[in-house]
Amino acid sequence: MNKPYNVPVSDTKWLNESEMAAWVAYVAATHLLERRVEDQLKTDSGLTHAQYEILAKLSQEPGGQMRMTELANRLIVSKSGLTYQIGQLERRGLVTRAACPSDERGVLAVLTEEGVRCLERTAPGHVAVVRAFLIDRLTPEEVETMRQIMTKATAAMEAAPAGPLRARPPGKSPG
Amino acid sequence: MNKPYNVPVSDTKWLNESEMAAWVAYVAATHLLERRVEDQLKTDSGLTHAQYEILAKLSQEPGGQMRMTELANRLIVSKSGLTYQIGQLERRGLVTRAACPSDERGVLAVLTEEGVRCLERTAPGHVAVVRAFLIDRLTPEEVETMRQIMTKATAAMEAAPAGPLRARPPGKSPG
DNA sequence: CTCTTGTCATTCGAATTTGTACCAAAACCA
DNA sequence: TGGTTTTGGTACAAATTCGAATGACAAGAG
Repeated sequence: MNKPYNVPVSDTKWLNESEMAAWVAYVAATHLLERRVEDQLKTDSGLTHAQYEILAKLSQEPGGQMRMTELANRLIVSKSGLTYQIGQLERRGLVTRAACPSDERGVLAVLTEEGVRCLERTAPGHVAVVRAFLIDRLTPEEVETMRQIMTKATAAMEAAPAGPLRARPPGKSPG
Repeated sequence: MNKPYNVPVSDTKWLNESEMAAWVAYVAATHLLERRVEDQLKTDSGLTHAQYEILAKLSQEPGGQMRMTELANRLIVSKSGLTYQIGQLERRGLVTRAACPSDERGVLAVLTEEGVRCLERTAPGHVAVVRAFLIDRLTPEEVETMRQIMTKATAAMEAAPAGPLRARPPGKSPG
């Protein structure tokens, strides 16, 4: 099937007005919110957002512990990055490293008592920021839609192989 | 008015299930998406997302130019961070610095011809990623809701003073 | 006009992140 | 069992980010 003469060379499907507005606002909001969260945590407890997320994730696990690689994957952070941050948290006594019983190579990051207290002390202020600038601005329906949107996006990315991106869904190549 | 005995000491309003799910999914999606975007841009054109955003913002301005501070504010990046990135882009010939006519101190970041071409070459792949993992997963209604959500959040944060955050809206202090 | 204060951009140092290289240990396989 | 391939975590170098300090210029008060 030949292409008619009057189709553009590039078949890029650009964003329409609504889509572009949504994307731009999303990027802006994300940067602003990250900054607010970072500020609050820093001044309120000396933690970075990355560190807070580590403590939070660990606190949800039975025994407050998790393998390094598993933790890195859940936080969507590089392994070396996690090694660094666990080191920082260990220095502050909020986390300890323990040997993994089932795997000689493995290392468990373990939340300490102090870590638990720090988290409990910090969480209210953190939640307050998330509420003040995001959640409390939305109707319950909007919150629910946001959950759906972000869940779908997350699922899409976790499904697709992370390497070189396949920009277009399976179909005949242009030519 | 005395507090009844059976209210908790901390009056933190925690996130309910839907709110928590929305927030967690948002954080995860944001990290994953940032990673995808970064990968695509890097392998596709050697740009970082930060650099792409600079080029994109400049391209929307008449003359493809903007003052440094103004640009930093719009991108929600520190001035020193922008100085660094403009340096990188200048090194690659995608941007030039020019003196500001109206203010001796001012510096204009100006998009070059090469910068325009680079942007035009890179944009399709970038849009493809945004579509593949976010926009195309959503109904038009969801896109619109996302726009509203993110616009409201952005407005809230741009309105509130950036310094030490006032965690709770005006009201009596706990005591 | 002069002084004081505020703004613009850069430089510098500190902190953080990522990818690659590496070693130890596990998993696999003939 | 002996050898090969993966996997888990860390060490290291490179890149990027921010905040504070700096120097030049602008703006306002007197």
